[in-house]
Amino acid sequence: MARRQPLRFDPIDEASRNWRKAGWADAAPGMALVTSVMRTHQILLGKIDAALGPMGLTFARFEVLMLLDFSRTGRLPLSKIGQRLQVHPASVTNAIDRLELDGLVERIQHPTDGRTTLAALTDEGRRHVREAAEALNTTVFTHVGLPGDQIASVVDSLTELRRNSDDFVEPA
Amino acid sequence: MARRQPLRFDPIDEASRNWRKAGWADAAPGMALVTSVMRTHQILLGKIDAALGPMGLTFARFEVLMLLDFSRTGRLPLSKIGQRLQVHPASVTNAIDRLELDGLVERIQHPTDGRTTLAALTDEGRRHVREAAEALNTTVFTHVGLPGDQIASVVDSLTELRRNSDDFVEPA
DNA sequence: TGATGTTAGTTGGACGTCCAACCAACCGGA
DNA sequence: TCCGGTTGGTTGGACGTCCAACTAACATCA
Repeated sequence: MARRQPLRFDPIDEASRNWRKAGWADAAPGMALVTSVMRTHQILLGKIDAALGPMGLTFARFEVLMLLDFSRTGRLPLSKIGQRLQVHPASVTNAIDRLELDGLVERIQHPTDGRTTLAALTDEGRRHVREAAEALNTTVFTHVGLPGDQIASVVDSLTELRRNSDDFVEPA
Repeated sequence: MARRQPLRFDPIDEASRNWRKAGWADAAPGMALVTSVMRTHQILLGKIDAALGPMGLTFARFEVLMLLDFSRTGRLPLSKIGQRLQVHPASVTNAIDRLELDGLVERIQHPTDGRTTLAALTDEGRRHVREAAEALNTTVFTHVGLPGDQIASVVDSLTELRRNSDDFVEPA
């Protein structure tokens, strides 16, 4: 069924040339950065979902499970999950709905605050997420397609970009 | 209505520590890279769609219009669009449907090949995309939140990552 | 010429994201 | 004490992505 074949040139490089040709040379680097991030996101997400798909997970749900697994008690308020993963409350509701349907997580009433709902990892969920993490580590994270020093450099730069975008603030 | 407030720490840095603590030190850098790209994608897409929203566009549709605008004749087969933007044929159909509804693009029969459909930029579409490009250039691309040298470095690294992921191949 | 295979595009469904609107519960000041 | 403002979560709608299935139309080869 004809795997989508690669281009014979770099589309982002081509776009940069077009941008300069249009007289937007000063915006070209930013455009290239944005487009690179978009495309890389797409590639990585594809690999990840391919790795998680067979075990019925997606990256979004994996992140939720991982967060719960790393938490002290294995349960967190939905609002906390949204803050940590930086996603909209509606996205959390959606993810928890599906995880709950699969029996990987349970919704529990908060003991004192009647507004908040806790998501609690089930035993099944804990087993599942560990397995998924191993799969991702071996099939994706350890071969990202970049030498270690470049990985560190990119992460550092993107961290600065995120900080400059008010993604987080240093702890004073 | 309480803009979502930033975290007081870097969640990716925290995730890296957790990864190492779990005994996955060798996968931690890759995990950090992937997560950084995901989050940066989300931030940038948010800024872009905020800039384009007022003029009724999204980044996906903007890219289609831009590609047509840069093309020699202002018209391209849908399949070509999908290849260039590296998206699924169904995504192209979707984008063209909406652009056509807004009168920015028209579907035209290919003169010789009865299978292919051409997307043709309308005058309105050409005006619109130029305006959108100016908006993006000034509000997003020229202030990406990173100094120029770092932008170039990140783009270079991501280009290599894409090449290593068969995103494109050098022209021999 | 006719069977077979490939390519182009559409459709429907599954998921993800976001926003706006809405309800319930908590909280703080008059 | 009670009223108004905040916070937590859900719901419905708009969009984007992908995949699988399906129809046309072109191409190839016996």
